[in-house]
Amino acid sequence: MTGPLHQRIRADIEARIRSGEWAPGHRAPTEAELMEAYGCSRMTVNKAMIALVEAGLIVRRKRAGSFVARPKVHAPVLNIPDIQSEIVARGESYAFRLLSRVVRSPDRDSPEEVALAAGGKLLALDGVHDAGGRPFALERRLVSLKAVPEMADADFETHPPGAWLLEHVAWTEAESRISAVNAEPDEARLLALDEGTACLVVDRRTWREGQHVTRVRQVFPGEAYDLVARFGPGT
Amino acid sequence: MTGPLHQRIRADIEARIRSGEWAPGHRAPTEAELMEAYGCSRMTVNKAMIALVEAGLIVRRKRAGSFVARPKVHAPVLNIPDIQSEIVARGESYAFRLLSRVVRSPDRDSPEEVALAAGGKLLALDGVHDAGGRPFALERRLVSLKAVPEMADADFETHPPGAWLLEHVAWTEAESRISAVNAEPDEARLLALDEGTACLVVDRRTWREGQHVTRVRQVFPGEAYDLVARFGPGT
DNA sequence: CGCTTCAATATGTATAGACATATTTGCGAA
DNA sequence: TTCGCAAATATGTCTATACATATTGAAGCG
Repeated sequence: MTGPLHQRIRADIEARIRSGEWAPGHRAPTEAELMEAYGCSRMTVNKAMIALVEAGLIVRRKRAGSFVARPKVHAPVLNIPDIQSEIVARGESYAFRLLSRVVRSPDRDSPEEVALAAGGKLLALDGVHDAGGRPFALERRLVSLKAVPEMADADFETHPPGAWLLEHVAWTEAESRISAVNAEPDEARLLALDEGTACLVVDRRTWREGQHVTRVRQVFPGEAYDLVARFGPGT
Repeated sequence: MTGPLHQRIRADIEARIRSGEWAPGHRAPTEAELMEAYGCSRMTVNKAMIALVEAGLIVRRKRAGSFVARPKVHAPVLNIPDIQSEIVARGESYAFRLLSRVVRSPDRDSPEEVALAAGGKLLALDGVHDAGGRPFALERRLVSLKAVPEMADADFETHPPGAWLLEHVAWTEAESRISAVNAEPDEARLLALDEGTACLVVDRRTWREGQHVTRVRQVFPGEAYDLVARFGPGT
């Protein structure tokens, strides 16, 4: 292992934990002992230990010492790329077809819509993402014009609103719900599927600085699309 | 904002980025400027900047400076708790029913199984997770006895193999594929669903130190289960 | 015997200085 | 003008030291 010393120390300890040599609960050497072992200063071993804490491999308690953490249930990082990049990365042609575009007031019976609108109007966009000339995903989106007034003037005939938002509203927070549904008749028609075919649904709400920006429901044909989540070493 | 100075610096800069005051590509102050601004040492501002780099908010280039990063497409953290904890956390009763348990050689026609077995035998476990007395998930699992020989002697009549593995094989890496399928006749029967009902499928492969440990396919009724993924500030 | 107090310990935070390294910029020579 | 080299710059790493803080364990007291 080359590179900075703090990385080497980190890697050494991580290897011992991942191999099982140090089981969960095992007490790791103190910073003083590691200083001795590696012949370096305390700040250096501290940097390595802090990194291990952030990686969730170590928990530290003052006076008591540093211990191998009890592994958490998998909390993998899920890759939800935007659909356009995903398709282009596969080498297929991409197109977006806008089905409808409406500016309207929120439905008073829907607390969800009222909260999203935040006193303003909503932009409702429905469209289809095509991959290689075939429908790939159905998208139904609501945007708060209060949060993103510039969006009222943008053209989404052929450009997906997701990409526009990514470009113009940076650093958002989001919550996604993933579920499975049987395709409704109209959904099936738009996706060129049989009615009832299992579809993967991603329902995502996005905020910026606490303000609700957009809510989108994307429907994918179940067999055409896999979400992949990885959890492991690397980083 | 109280607490350590490096956290305060980090929070100040993060706020400017998240608010959009500093757009992607904007050049952040140099460490020297921040030292001046906060009246502290360089190590302290460095710690704050490093944290921002790890959070993906800042990219740094020597000689050039520190810049607000171009936001990545959402890479949310997906919570895939183990099923037992999930059900217990909801306040429902939990039970595991083993359907079958077989020790066998890998299918030579399946490169996947051959790789998992790594020259040894496979333990095949099928079972149902019940929540509140009703079937909640179907599980079909293969375990490499080469990787986990102790598992041959464990009792899974009523204890789920996932929990056993979590306890006995710490610090694994995993890859999960999430998709949607229409329930097969036998799956529908075991889950008490109509044939063809949309189900969420989590297909997970797990390694330890590069060695393949287990592969599991879990089938959830589409409407009974939502995976929730969050991405945002907090950490 | 049980409770409180106090000191020892290991981590948490911060400083000031030093040298290394990558990259840009500008100057000077071909 | 262009190529190449050197200086300036900002980050990357590391040291040695200092004091703060939480927790544990043991001593001391009722």
